[in-house]
Amino acid sequence: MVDVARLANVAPITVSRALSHPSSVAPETLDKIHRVIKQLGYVPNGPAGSLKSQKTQLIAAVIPSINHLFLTAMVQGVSDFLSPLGYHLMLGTSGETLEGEEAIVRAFLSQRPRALLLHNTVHTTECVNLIRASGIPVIETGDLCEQPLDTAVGFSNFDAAYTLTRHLIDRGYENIACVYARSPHNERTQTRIKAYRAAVNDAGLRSGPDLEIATDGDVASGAVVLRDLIDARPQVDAAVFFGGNMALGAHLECQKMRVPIPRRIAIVAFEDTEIGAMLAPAITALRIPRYAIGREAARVALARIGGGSPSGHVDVGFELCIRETS
Amino acid sequence: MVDVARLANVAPITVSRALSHPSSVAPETLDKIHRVIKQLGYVPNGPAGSLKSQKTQLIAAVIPSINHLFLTAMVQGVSDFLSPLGYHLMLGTSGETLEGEEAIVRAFLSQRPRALLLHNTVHTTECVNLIRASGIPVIETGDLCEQPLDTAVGFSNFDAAYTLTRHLIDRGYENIACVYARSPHNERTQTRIKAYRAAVNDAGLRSGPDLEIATDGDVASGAVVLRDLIDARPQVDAAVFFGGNMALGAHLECQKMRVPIPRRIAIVAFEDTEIGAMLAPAITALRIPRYAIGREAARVALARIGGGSPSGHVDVGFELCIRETS
DNA sequence: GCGTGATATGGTATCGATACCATAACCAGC
DNA sequence: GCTGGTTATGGTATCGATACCATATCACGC
Repeated sequence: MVDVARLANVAPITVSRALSHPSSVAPETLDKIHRVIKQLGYVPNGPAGSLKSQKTQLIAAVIPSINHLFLTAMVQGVSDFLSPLGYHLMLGTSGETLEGEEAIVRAFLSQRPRALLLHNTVHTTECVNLIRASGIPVIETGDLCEQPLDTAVGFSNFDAAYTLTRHLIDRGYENIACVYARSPHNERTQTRIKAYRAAVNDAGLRSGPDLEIATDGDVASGAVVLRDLIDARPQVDAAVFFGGNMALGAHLECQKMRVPIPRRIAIVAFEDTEIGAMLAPAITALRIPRYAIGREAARVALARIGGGSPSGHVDVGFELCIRETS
Repeated sequence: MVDVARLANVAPITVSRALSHPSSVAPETLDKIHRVIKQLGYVPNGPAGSLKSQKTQLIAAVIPSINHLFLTAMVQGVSDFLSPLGYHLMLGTSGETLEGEEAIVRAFLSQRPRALLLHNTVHTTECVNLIRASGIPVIETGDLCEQPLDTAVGFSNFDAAYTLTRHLIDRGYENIACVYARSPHNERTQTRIKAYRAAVNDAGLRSGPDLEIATDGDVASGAVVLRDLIDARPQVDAAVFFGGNMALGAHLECQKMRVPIPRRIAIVAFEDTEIGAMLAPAITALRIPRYAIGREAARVALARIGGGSPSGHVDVGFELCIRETS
């Protein structure tokens, strides 16, 4: 930067201003500086600036896994919102464990991000302490929990799962199973199961452990589960899948076994997928504005950085797409 | 850090060493320092350390889009490899344009990442200059190109597309169309199309613009294209889809139209998908070790940081999964 | 007993940008 | 013509950690 300043016949501070607060520099000076910058191929040293100003351009996001459609759509929303504003996304995964989250949060905080995005609402106390002590805004996107650390952005998993189950009840199904991906630390899944139970019990229908099936979250598992339901639990006439891939697997298995949907068994999915909507019969599913969650989370984060106060909840809602499998 | 040093009765530099080079500090001193760190809740200031040492813990990755199975699997591989070693992933998207790439690369370089991962092998000259001037290793993952800037990790798009097309030829298909996602700046797609043409021409079969169909990359487009092929180009007896989702859409449309696969038309996909493998008939597809590409890219990047020399090419290969649609 | 080398620790300068305060230049208005 | 306010620019100290070199301590061998 001193080289740029020398060649442009200005003080280093003016170069700094030209890059950070261009409006406070005279147009012709600005022009001259930019020419020299281009000529020298000067690239500012972020860490140096961050040290003095105590401000980085980093936004940290911790998600359970990168390899999931829901999460990547959300991250895309975050990225699209941040980039044009000069912020950079630092992305890490917790592996869906609280310890993993704490480790990555600790590591990230040492980079002094301006805000933290967590796709999770349950944290170790140590993790909460770290975050609190850092003083940066935290946006939680997993669920609209009761007591967000700062601000929660997303939808209510309880309401969504309740709505989905209630839809089956309204259609007259009476033996409704729920299928979820095994994942001990996933509070969101637990919330969905609770909502399923509440809906079933509120309607006076039977719930029970034999109707709650844990499996892996992939397509193949969905197929296995469905076959098992048909073979071993013939009274089940509908199933709620808390995962789009499992529902797809179940659907394909039905076709293979020539089990008519929804006559023999109804299928609904928590996550809408492009394929699910195109299959015959098309899968009834919840459409969740995943991209919008990311975008809003980023928007709220920047608002908080800019001095706004915590918003509590930002509910992006969800939509039940009733199709042909229910 | 000075507070920690004071409370532990050591000099700041010793605290620094305790965190960065623990082996050079006496065990009991280390212990004492760690206790004080925990007690104070001290979190190191990354930017400050980076300024003096001229070394960050950041690895920058630029991908066309976050919302794509291939890319996210790769990024997961990168992340899984980097995190345990104390490096952080800075992720950005180019939007599949060269200008977008240049912009994000410029922004990222100012953060002084230790290495740069680009899922692309064609760059603006300005972008190349920036990278060269930065002096950091660059790993290109899009394609095993002729002249990588530094090191290329991945597979040969040409060989893969040639193999896929050749497979159809070997099976006796004679009017082979190719379907690709419209994306003007995507060199990888162009390479695949060239390979398709080469395979077709090498076999003495006809190629031509009417057999090369540009569309969007999603499931719905695949369906539209297939319907169009059946209706308007009845002589076409096989189609290569350069995208897994398009192949899925085509497959579903065939079922809907009761077009027998592969008797009336064969379908092969460049990308293998879990669904495609489970459909009946199961889709013949290329299996590409996406996760391994990310992991290897990260491995090579760190090796280069550690002083290793450019490896030129790291070929992770691909595998043709012959199933029932060809 | 004393030199030698290994190990552990400290003092000081410094990385490159920016905050803070100062100053210079200029213009409007009475 | 001078004051007061606005705009543009500069000097200096400083952010928090680490590199470099120096020094202290100790074990060991002859």
